[in-house]
Amino acid sequence: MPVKIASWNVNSLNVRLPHVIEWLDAEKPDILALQETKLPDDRFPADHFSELGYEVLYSGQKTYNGVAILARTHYEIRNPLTDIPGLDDPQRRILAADIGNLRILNLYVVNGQEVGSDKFAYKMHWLDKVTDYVRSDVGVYDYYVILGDFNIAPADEDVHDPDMWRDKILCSVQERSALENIKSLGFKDTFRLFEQPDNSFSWWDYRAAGFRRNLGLRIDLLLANTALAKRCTRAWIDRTPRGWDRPSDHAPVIGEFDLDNAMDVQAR
DNA sequence: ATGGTGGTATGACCA
Repeated sequence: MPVKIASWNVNSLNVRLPHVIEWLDAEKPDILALQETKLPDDRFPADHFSELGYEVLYSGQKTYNGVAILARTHYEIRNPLTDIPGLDDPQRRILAADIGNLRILNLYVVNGQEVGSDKFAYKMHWLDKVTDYVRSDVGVYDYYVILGDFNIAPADEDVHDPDMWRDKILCSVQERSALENIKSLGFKDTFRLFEQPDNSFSWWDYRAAGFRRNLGLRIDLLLANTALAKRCTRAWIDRTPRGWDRPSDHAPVIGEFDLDNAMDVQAR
């Protein structure tokens, strides 16, 4: 069996817990990274996930942000990290951990609101510090995955209307360049390792019937370092939960990896 | 159409 790794911005785990439980039961990922849990740690529903056979790690706050990692309990989660050097940030957007000889870095990248705004400057600074951290960390591990809501559409093919979105937030040259800086450290966008349908997106605005009309962006990514990318056997976006009642505005993104031996060595 | 929806919290924010 391959190892299945997924990422999903749930836009409030409080509201979306039934969706996450149903999706875990259907897809049975080995590892699931969540973003926008919007829950302080003392309200994280860890018991619900342990009942389903998942160990959890979380870094949350009230109202905004919040990230978590779920991993099947036969894997041991080690070396958790919530803050990186040079970024003194109360916003809970970063969660890293080791599973076996795999490093997982779960990111809820800053949205940025509008190119040129204060929040955009924060986004670019935040990305710069995360890139520095990855540069310092990537050589330590055999396998390294960076996944999450990047709030950046890598290229025009990831945008439903590239001309309308040209140089807008999530699509600007500066943001795409920052993503390239991360990828230049040796990472592949696993989704693009395979032939994919045109107009494949992971986020659709709640407004203007974005999902029904497939007016979306692909901003949720699963980046794998070269060694891990070589073991990637499949990558896709599961649009199903986006069609459920009261959905998140994001769909889960998933990668499958031929990692059995690498993970088994370290599994407890 | 310069809006629209949704979550949090119950005011405006954030997306």
